[in-house]
Amino acid sequence: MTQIMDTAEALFAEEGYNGVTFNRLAEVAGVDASLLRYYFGDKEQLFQAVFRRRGPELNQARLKSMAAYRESAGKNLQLEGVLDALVRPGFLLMAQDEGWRNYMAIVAYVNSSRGPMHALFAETFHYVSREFIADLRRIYPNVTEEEIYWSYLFMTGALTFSISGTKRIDALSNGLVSTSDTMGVFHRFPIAMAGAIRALCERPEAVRPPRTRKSRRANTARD
Amino acid sequence: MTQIMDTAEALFAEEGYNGVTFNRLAEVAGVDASLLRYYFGDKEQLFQAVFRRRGPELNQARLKSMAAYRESAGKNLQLEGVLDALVRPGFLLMAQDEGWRNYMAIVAYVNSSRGPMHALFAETFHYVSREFIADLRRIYPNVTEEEIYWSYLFMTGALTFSISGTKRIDALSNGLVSTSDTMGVFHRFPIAMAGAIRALCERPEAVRPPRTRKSRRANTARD
DNA sequence: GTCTATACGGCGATAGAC
DNA sequence: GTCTATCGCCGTATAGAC
Repeated sequence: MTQIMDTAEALFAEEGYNGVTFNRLAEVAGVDASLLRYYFGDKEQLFQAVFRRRGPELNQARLKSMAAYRESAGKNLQLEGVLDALVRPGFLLMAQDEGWRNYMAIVAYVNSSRGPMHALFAETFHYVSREFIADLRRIYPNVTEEEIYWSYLFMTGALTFSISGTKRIDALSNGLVSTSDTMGVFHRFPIAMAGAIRALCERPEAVRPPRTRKSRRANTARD
Repeated sequence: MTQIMDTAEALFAEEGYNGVTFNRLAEVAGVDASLLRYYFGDKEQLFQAVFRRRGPELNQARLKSMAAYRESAGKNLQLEGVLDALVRPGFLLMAQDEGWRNYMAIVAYVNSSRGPMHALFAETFHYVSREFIADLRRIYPNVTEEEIYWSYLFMTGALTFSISGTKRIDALSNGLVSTSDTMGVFHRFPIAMAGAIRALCERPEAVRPPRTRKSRRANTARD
């Protein structure tokens, strides 16, 4: 059962949802296709089962990690800290377990797809995204909502690509740098993305007009 | 002919390579499947034709834009400038043309995929990537190769996700921010990614030991 | 629970009429 | 160049024997 899902996970990670057939899935897993059906239903249900299997564990770890950082930082939240807290659990799991690497590739696949898989992704990940966005707001209470979401866009794009398991950078750099160097990615990700978010949110244009009554926010470029 | 490729482009952008069948492609394009074969060969050849159609135009525009920026900046290259020069042509094309938006989604799809499509992507885009990386080296001559490639990884990830045409941010932000606001993405992308690259490359650990013959390499991280 | 047999449709691909 | 006819295969899915 676990073995079947591991196999499905690996295949979906490698070839995407449409790249694998139900029968081949059964064949590679070494079970009869009918048996696979008996357990999981049709192909879509199997995919959903794979997608959902590790989601709660990852989310709980992330929420716990983020809460712990908030606790330790008190009023003094740092970008690097909230970013590290967000991605640490995932990268640590990826670093030690191939199943997790495959799972992350599937998450990246779904996140990069259009269409009906949106719902599946949202169901699992939107809550954590909102928690992270709430942290950004705490760090930048005077920055517009828009700029917070733009920041999130670039952050999540870089993250998605980093966990997708493509070997693009390996090829470009002739193996000097590889996304399979999970800890190398993990170490740099919060640094880079903190820089990106800072650059976006600390522009004068990113600041919203104060909602307080006595508007002292004069001379900014755009109010 | 052009019309056929536009249709194929739109379908591949929406559903990915494996999400579309050759017959449906013909049906939606309003031509007989045999005719489609007569023109393009099999499905893979059609996909390649679509992928290659706009590549040279985009690349030439990028190389020109990058050369123009180098020219204007002289010895004083800025991160924002090289980033802007790199992505400007693509975003401008996307902003005015749906075909280009579809094409970019396909590029993002291929870039996010594992497997044999690597070659197709590399053939078209590696050259420009190397040009961009060369610019990064000019800006940071003392930064390690590794750090340059890590910078490129996060940059290209954010870019890939930004052009992929998913509506994830639209959903998260309840429509406040949308990746279909091409100019909004374009405007912020160089700012954000310059911040990211700066954060990575201006750490002391990112600096490499000097390569001069009188190697004083000793104990300093910074030279 | 597990495997066999089988239905049916759609897929990619070819031959050939016009 | 364009369309019809048709092939064999593989896809998902079901019924039912053991």
